[in-house]
Amino acid sequence: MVATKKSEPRGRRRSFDVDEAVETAMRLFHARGYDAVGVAELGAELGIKPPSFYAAFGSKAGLFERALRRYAAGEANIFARALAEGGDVATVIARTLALAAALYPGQNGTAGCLVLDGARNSADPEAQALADAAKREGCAAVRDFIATEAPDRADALADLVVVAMMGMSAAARDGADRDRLERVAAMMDRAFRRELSGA
Amino acid sequence: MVATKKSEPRGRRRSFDVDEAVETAMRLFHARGYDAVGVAELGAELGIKPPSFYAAFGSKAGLFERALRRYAAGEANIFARALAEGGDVATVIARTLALAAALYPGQNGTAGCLVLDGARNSADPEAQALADAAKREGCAAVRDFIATEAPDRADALADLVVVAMMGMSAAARDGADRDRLERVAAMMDRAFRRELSGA
DNA sequence: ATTTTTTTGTAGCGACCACTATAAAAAATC
DNA sequence: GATTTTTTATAGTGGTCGCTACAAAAAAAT
Repeated sequence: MVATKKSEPRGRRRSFDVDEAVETAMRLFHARGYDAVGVAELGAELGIKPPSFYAAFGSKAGLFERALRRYAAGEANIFARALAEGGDVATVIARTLALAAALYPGQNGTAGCLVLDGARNSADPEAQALADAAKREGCAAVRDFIATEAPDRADALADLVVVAMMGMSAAARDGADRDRLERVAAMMDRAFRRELSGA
Repeated sequence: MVATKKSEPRGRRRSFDVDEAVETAMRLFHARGYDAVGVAELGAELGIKPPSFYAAFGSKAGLFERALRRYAAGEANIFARALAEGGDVATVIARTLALAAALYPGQNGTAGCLVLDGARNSADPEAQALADAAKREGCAAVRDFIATEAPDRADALADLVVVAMMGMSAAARDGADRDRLERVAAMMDRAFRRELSGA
C-alpha cells in the first residue's frame, strides 16, 4: 500500500469549504426560512460568487436539500438522539420532548425546527417538497417506534407527538424561551403517557 | 327626520367593493402566506389596478392588517366562539380545540390559522409585527379566561392550549385532515383537563 | 512549455417585487 | 355648462429575485 494517496483532481482547487458553506446556509435557512434568504446573501455570507455557488450546489433548492440532510443527520434530529439512548416508548418520547424544549429556543435566531418550519409558506414548490419529504421521514420514524409497543394506536399517538413538536417549534419561533417550552413539554409528556397506557 | 340619507361623496364612485376585496385578500393570504401573495396577483384577483389598490389600502401590509382584523372578527376566532357559548374553563377550552379541528383543515387551500401562520417566515417586519400583535391578543384572551379559575397556573395552561393550536395549525397546513385533527384535539383536551384539575 | 480541466470573478440576463407619477374619466357642487 | 373632487387606467420607477454567459486564473497531465 504505497500509492493509497488519491491523486488530486485535475483542475483548479476550490477556494472554499463545501461542508462549511452548507453549515452556514443551514443556519441562515433555519433562522429566517427558505424564501427570506436570497442567493446573493448566501453568496456574500459564504464568500463565494454565483458561478461557484451553482457549480457546487446546482441551485438554491439544491443547497437547501444539503442543509436539510445535514440538519437531520446532526444533533438537531432529537428523536434519533432520544432513541439512541434506549428505553421504552414512554421514556424515549419523554426524552424527545425534553430535547425539543432544550433545542428549539435556538441561538442567533435559529429557533424551532428547520425541517418543520424552514419551508413554511415558501413560494417554491421544490423547497416545499424537500421539507415535506424530510418531515414524512421523521414522522414515520416516530410512528414506527411507537408501533413497537402500541401498533393499534401508533398513528394517533404519533400525531400527538408530532403536533406537540410542531407547536413547540412554532412557539419557539414566536419567542417562547426554554422555561416555557419545558413546562409545555412536561405536560405533553404526561398526556402521551396517559394516552399510551390506554386511557 | 327627512334628510337622514347621507349625501353621496363628491368624486367618482369606487368600482369595487372594499369589504369584498378584503375578504378575497384574506383568503389568498390564508392559503399561501403573506410573502407568497404579490400585489400584482391581489390586484388581478380583486379586479383593481395598482393606484386603486394603494388609494384604498395604503400598502400591501395595510391590506394584510385589514384581512387580519376581518379574520379575527369572524368565525375564525374559535376561542371567541367557544367563549360565547358559555361554560366553565374546561368546557370552553374543549370547545375551542374541537373548533380548531373542524376549522383548520380549511377549504380551497386555506388550512390552519391565518393569525398563527399567515406571516410565518415573512421577510417583511411590518407583516410580522401585525401578525404578532394579533397573536398576543388572542393568547392574552385565552390566558385571562383560564386565570378566572386557575390564576396561578394560567400561564402554563394557556401555553399548553396555544402550543396545541399552533401544532394543529401547522399539521393542517401540512395536510392533516379533520379526523386526525379531531383525534389530536381530544387528546389535548384530556391533557388540559388533567393539568387544570391539578395533576 | 503546452494542453486540458476545473474554478474563479465580472457582468448581466429576464422576471418579478412593491409602489408611483401622470392624466383621463366619472361623479358631485357651483 | 363650468368647476371641483375622487377614482380610474396607462405606463413605468428602482430594486431584488434566481440564475448564467464569458473569459481569465489556477491547477494537473502531457
